Amino acid sequence: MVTLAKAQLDEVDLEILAVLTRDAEVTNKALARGLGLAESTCAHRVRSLRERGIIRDTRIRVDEAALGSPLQAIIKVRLANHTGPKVTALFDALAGIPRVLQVFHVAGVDDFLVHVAVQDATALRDIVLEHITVHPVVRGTETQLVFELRDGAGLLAR
Amino acid sequence: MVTLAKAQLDEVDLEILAVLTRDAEVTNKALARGLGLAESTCAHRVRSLRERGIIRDTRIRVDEAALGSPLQAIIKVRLANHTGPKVTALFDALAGIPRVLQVFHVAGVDDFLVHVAVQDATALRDIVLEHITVHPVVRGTETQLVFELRDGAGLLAR
DNA sequence: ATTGAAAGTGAGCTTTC
DNA sequence: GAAAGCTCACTTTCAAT
Repeated sequence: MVTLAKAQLDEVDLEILAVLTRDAEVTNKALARGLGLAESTCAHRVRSLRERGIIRDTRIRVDEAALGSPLQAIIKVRLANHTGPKVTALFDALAGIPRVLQVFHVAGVDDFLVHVAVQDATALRDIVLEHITVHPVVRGTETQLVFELRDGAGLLAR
Repeated sequence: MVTLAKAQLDEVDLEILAVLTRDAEVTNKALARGLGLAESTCAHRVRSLRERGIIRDTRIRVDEAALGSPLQAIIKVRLANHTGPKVTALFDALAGIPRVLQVFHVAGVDDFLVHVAVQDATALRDIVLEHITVHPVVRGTETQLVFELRDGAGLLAR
């Protein structure tokens, strides 16, 4: 990841990002019209944003519940010791567990926050017992059920 | 959101979702070829997945650092009391704060986990003090810096 | 740097097997 | 569910302001 170039974004760029962050399927034509730009100009700006790495990629978001995993949780993971290589190896292992959506490596009381979506409580327990606490470096875990998850206003809120 | 229809997904659907979850920009043609399907069949499948709500939407992912917010954190929020309406109102308020990426409403020691991306430590402090602890229902917060955030294997790992 | 116009490509639709 | 052909619209490229 060589994305050290200073942002250098103007108002138009920010507006483009704001739209695409909510819906990446808008056509270039519609995007241009919405922002009062020529289509060629708009397409050029978007391509530039991609080339500069401001836009990293675009992905679909799936309905976890419809996919059979209606139960979400955050599993806090605390380590016994914090020797570098072992921590990195655990990070990799956690991110590779099926049904894991995100893994936060954090500084503080906990070391990792593992966000999972599972079928039921049994599957949740299996992940904790079979995939997490099995690692010797893991001192303990604490699981919090997720009632609801919302998107925030984000970086582009005016 | 009326997405109660049982999933009813076969192997092909899952493979389509797996690809689009990593890169939603693949053309229908390339997707079809990659999975050994006719283009018409592939297009039909994808449309069906959208109509059924399995695919919720598609979004770009931006480089937060390039956008001037290189510092991420998780702010744990604990409440004094848990009366329904106030909790919901706070949820709305948290999700509406600029620079907030996600808000988890969880069951457990904490009530909310607020994921933010900010410019520096000062901006982080300002969010906590000016936007979170100002609410009377908030009993306390605890902030954890995010060293690194990784995508997990997800729901479609075989 | 933005614009307008022309050319290449993919998506969406219908029919057919 | 798969294949073929058709139309339309979009992206891209280029020359010009």
